Amino acid sequence: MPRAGLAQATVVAAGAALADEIGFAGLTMGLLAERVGVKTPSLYKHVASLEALQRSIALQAKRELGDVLARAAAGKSGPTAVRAYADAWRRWALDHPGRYAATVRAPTTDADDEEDRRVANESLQVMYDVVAGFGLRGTRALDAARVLRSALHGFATLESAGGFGLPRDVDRSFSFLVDTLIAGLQTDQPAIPGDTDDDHPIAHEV
Amino acid sequence: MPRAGLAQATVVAAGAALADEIGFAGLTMGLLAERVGVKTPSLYKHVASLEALQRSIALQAKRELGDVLARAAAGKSGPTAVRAYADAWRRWALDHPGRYAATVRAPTTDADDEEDRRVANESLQVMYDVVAGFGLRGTRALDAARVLRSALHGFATLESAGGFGLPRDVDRSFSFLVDTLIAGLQTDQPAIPGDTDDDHPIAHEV
DNA sequence: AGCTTAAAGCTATAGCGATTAGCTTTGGCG
DNA sequence: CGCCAAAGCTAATCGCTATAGCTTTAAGCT
Repeated sequence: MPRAGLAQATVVAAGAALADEIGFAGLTMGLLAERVGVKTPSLYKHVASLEALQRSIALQAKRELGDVLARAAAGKSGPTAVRAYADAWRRWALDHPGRYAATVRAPTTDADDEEDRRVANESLQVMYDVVAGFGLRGTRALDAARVLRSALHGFATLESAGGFGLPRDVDRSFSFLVDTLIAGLQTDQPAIPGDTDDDHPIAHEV
Repeated sequence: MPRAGLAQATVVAAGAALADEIGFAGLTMGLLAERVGVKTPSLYKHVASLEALQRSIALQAKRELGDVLARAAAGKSGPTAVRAYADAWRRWALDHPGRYAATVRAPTTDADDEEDRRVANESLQVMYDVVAGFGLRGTRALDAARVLRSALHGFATLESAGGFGLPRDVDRSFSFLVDTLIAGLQTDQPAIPGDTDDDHPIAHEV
């Protein structure tokens, strides 16, 4: 029998593509094996387990989304940057529902934890740069990054899960969301005792 | 052998409690059976399937959360109402992670779809009332409700999944989120052609 | 060209979780 | 005090993860 010519990267990529089609939760070793033209147990020559496969897909997805977001925000600042960043986020989530779902998995305490953290940090840097356009620094920037992430993540999750009933108006609702965030971030908020103005005083993980 | 004295409601309640302890995704018929002191197949005398059990838990959870939110916002308006509503949302999600995860499941096209829709509509009404305090009506109210839901849902999901790295500051970040939303909703935004000012022109599902 | 050998596949198998079939026991009710 | 539907149970099936152990491919070396 001729070799299928698989490699770890091929399997992970196929898994990501399949997850986008049938949903991250519906991904099984059997379906993926069939997809790449091999019997189920053969997949274990390339990935350690379903769990490991899912982690690899998640890591790759985080990398891809991070790149897309960085490119979208490059060369822009303030509201323009936020809008571009937000649009790119939403589009990517809609275009890659399986991968997007994968990015939510909490980081494990495993080996590639390191790489995971690195990727997360890079994404975080981009987010910091975006909110920096509103004059936010230090812990305020952290808060703002969490605000941005929460809002975009919530919207993306609900939309891609079909949580909104009326597809027709979702575009405008998203614009409204982004405008609301921009307006809110532009409004001066009272400083809270304990706030710092240091740049990035806090490590990874928004 | 003495009867365990189960009823559909008992099983669903036990399932919800178990889901809160071990996670909605980790809920199995076997674990639930053990919990209620019965062998696995016996559960099928009370619930049609795991899928049905999950839907029942989701429905009950939506009802509970909706009640909590309605109570929290009762008698308040404007920013005060939003803060109370948001705090109640976050607290409930943190206190009932399994149930909260259950509420995300997309509504099915089944029999209790009806009941599901009714519960969703009641919750929507409360949300409309909350944003009405900002003078938003019609499609703008729909957009605002989606904004609120997305932001709160995103934050709750990330926090309860351990997505934020630094527990110490999460309280303040949440305040910042709510303040940002309030500030954003208070800022006048240009009307978009096609907006209506009718009250609730659109049915269920935010 | 032919040999060696690690990698890549495969079949067989174990084990777990959902679900169904069919038998048994319980306990409310006439 | 016996009837019978509901509630439990055991046995068995099916799909999915994972492991063990055998076979074949093909790359590299001579």
